[in-house]
Amino acid sequence: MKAIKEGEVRKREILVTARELFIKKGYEQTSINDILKIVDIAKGTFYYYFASKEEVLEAIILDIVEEGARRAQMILKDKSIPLVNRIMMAIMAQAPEFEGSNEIAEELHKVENAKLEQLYLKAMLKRMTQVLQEPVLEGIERDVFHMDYPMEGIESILLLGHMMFDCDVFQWKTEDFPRKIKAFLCNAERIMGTSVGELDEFLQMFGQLS
Amino acid sequence: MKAIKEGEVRKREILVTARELFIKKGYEQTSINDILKIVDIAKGTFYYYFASKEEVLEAIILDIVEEGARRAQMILKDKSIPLVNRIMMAIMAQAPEFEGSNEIAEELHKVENAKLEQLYLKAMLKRMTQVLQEPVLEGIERDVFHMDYPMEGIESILLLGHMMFDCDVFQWKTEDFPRKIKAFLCNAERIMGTSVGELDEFLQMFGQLS
DNA sequence: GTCTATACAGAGATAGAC
DNA sequence: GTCTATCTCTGTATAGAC
Repeated sequence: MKAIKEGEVRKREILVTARELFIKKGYEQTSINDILKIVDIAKGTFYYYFASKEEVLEAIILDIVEEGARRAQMILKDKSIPLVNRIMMAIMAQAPEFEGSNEIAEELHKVENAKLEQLYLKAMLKRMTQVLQEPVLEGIERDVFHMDYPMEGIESILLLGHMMFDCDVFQWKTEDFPRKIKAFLCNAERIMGTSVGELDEFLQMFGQLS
Repeated sequence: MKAIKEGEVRKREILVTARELFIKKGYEQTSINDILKIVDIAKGTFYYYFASKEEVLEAIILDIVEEGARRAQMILKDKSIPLVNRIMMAIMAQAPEFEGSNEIAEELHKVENAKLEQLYLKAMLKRMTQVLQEPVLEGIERDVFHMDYPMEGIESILLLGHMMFDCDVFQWKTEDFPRKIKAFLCNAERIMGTSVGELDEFLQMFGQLS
């Protein structure tokens, strides 16, 4: 006889197992039956908690985005770092790519997981625009940034960062990576309207790559 | 007995029918059986010509991108338009969104068609970077643009344009559209390093919207 | 409220006969 | 080149056990 667990516990179990499988095998390649075998429940149970495989995916993505937002907020709190650098660091720290668990990022990249990628991007932009609103407005007030469209600019930088590092649309080779970073920072600088070279010391973080 | 048609003809038939259905019903929502019924062939015949439903999608996307690239090249040829404007017009004309047949764009937007969207984006960036390389380098030489990373900048602008107008990641409301355009042009200007306001006359094209 | 078991429709994809 | 038969998988819908 099966153990009858409390709703939230079961739901967590399904979520954790699904996340592992999606990362290991890919979203499309993971069948609901794969999940059922590991969690050791019947199909009816799965559909009791989630309306579809995609709903599980959405829940997982919200978790990933929230984890990224927390990393970003941690960095933004540290007033010892200059504002511009703090914001760029927050944007980079937020990305699953630069996190230890870059299996997530790897999986996010694959063409098969376009749905995962797009859902992630949408949720991330929404959440991170919230997180960055305050520091960016502060920067404009302090005359560090010069932006006519602050929120649109932030969205654009987030988007570019994501596409550069978290996504393979540009199909870049690894040897182009240092140039990629520099170009991104240069464009981010221009969009934010900081004085040129403001991010130069930031570049040293990636010095070892070039 | 079924008519045995020449390979290329059959392939075209499948492609044309699939494109209509993908646009009308969506990629995921269109079953291979839907295509088979209209083209009036058996499943085996379909898989004789294409390895998967996705392969059909890829072929269709290459067609769409090529159509966009042709529109862009037409505009770039017209030397009577100032270079900066010509480039921005080419970028906009290339997008299915601004084309008459915006059923394609509408379909491209839907979350269900993330795969379609991503494949399109990848192919479009690759093709349009080629198309824009020459005019952008010309602009730098003529001191109209000031870019440290020309190709990366172009990719970034193409990407931003796509995301703003061809994609719904930003989840903007219609009343924000004029602002959206202005913000995009402002960021594009900054990335290209043109003198501020260079694109102002361009904005008048969208004057009726605001 | 939580769970199993199972049957079923319809999807994508494959094998092999003709 | 074309077909039919068949496989696996998602997702729906049950009926019923505890």
